[in-house]
Amino acid sequence: MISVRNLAVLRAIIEDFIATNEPIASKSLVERHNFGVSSATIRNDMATLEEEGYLSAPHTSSGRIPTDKGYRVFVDQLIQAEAESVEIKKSFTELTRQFSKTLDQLTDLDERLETSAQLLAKATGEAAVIQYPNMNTVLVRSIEVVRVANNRALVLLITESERIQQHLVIFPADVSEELLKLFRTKFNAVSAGTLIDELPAVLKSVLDTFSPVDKPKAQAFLDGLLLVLQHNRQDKIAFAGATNLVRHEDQFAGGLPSLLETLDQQKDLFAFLSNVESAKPKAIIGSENSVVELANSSLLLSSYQNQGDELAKVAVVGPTRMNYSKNLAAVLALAHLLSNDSED
Amino acid sequence: MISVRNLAVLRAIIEDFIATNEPIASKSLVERHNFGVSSATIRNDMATLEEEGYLSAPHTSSGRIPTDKGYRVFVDQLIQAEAESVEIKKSFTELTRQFSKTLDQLTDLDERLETSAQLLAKATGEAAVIQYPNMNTVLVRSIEVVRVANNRALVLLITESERIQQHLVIFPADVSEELLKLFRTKFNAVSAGTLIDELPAVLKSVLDTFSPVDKPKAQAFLDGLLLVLQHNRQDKIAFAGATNLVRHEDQFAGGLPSLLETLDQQKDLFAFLSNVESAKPKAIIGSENSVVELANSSLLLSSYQNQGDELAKVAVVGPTRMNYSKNLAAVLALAHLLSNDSED
DNA sequence: TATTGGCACTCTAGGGATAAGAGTGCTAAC
DNA sequence: GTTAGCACTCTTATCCCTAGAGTGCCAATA
Repeated sequence: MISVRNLAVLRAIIEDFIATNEPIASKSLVERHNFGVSSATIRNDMATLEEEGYLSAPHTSSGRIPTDKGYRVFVDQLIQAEAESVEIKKSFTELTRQFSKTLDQLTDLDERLETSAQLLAKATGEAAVIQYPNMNTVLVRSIEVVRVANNRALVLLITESERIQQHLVIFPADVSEELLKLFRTKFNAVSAGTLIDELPAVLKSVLDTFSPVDKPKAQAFLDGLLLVLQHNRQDKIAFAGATNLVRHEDQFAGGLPSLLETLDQQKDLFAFLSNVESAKPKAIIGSENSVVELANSSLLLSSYQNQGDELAKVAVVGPTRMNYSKNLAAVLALAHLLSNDSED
Repeated sequence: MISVRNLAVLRAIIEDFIATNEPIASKSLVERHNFGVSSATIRNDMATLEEEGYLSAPHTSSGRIPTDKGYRVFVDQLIQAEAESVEIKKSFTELTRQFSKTLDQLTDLDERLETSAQLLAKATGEAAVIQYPNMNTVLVRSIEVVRVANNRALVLLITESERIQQHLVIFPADVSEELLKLFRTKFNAVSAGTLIDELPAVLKSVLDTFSPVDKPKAQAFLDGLLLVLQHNRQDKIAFAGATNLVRHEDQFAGGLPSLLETLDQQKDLFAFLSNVESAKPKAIIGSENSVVELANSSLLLSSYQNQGDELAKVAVVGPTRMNYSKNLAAVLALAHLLSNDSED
């Protein structure tokens, strides 16, 4: 049976191990923590914890290191106590302040998320992944056109969540300012207020209302809009902090290159993040991970909601022995900021 | 004195060393290449080359490896012969074909350069850096506005080189469609045809022509435009392929982390690239590099010109023993594609 | 004069062997 | 339940040794 002190010992071992990256010996434990018992007693506790699978020993006569199962109970406690923990709360507010100082100035989504990933990577000292919010269930507010040259125009799609995406359309022949206006009016008429998901079908219906002369141009216009939509559908992520992973390379037994490659495979990663259902913060520790390359890493993630868009994920990727407490605060702070668009 | 065969030997050693990453022995050289002389003769050549500083030996009784000076003459030959080399030419056309397949579909500059960096990284197996073209000396074509909400509008700046940059402006109060049109007309009147460099001064002159009621809004509009300009002035680069550097980590004696950090310091890198004056392809090998962290790496770079914009650089970063021949072809192919905007 | 075979010499990489030290597990006493 | 004490285990560092790869040089050769 696991006693209260057993858990305290486990916690202490994990903390020390995260700090030192060395197997933890019973003697050094009693030196660093006030258990009020001798190292022999601690050794007994360690034996119990090892029997239950929370600890393992690199070899018979060495200190103990946490197993994935050990981290699990540690992190569960952490997430459970998150709301009350003074330490996390303090770190959370401090990081929120710090992040918002940079983020508040950024309105462009790309820039915002890219910068967010960099901030998170810097704050945690690990790699950061941020999923772009999917806007399939968002309503279209309007379609706009800006003429760039005689045969080129920028087509913009603006959603109710005020995300703006654009594409430069090159027409097969010159188009007049008036024709562009007509495009704008006609396509806007059918699309304003519809779901992004339904937009392609709706847009196509307009095509036949144009004269044979204008139709190829309208087609080009339509293609531009469809490209914008396709672009949105692409599973995109913002990633930063690869450098940090290199710094503690030794921790990734499976080989850092394959890990980095996996992280480069944006689509897979996106799918993986999407499959994590909960909106609450969550940790995926080492072997719990279904992706083989991540078996020596942990993911710490939370969700955010960019205005009217669907839920998307913010995550930190690092070695299993990452600083969960610090990183949890950072992930929560960033998710919070990305959710509350401050300029409302 | 350096004989013709001396140079052939140097070349062979460099090629073998690039391929194997092992010190090259005289015996293995005569086995792999047809010099028509014995290994003892090659040993004499190697001794000469070492005396002249083109080779060095890790220790007395080991094979030879090229010095930076050795690479230098090798690469100089390569660049000189670039136009005639069948090998490079073939690789060049093949890569051009391959790159353009992906790039031709991309009109957005960000996307284009980001993808270019990825393509280059993949083709070379090294890291790739692409400098954003600076548009300070480009003329303004027009300023456009798109209304997004009652108090928000997207401000767009379009240059004669058809680069489009935008910023979302949030007004202190609601603005009518008419007022936005007025902004557009007035600011356009003074700025169309001026140099980007001169734009800030020119724009400010318009501000006083607005009524006290509209002035704060005009100020917000102006601030948005200035932000666009500032954004352009930012020394930005596209970077890809950090993963590749990790794969041959052992080659970076100075430590990979510090190298990656240097590459992360975008501004420094930008300044560094800008200081390289020539428009021709150029290699900077190991210790020739003024940046300490790059002392164990080589840069292979060329220039491109995005339509009317100023010259910018394309570069590959890798270990000194990178495959210069292959990588040169790739850099040239990409620079070529980025220069000839295909949709003219 | 350039090339070559031959051989001594140098240096590295790898494989025991050994010793020191860190840490546990267990037992017997409290 | 806790503890001191001690035997036992395993790692790590160091030293030593050997095999082998490769050179440098010399004397012979064309």
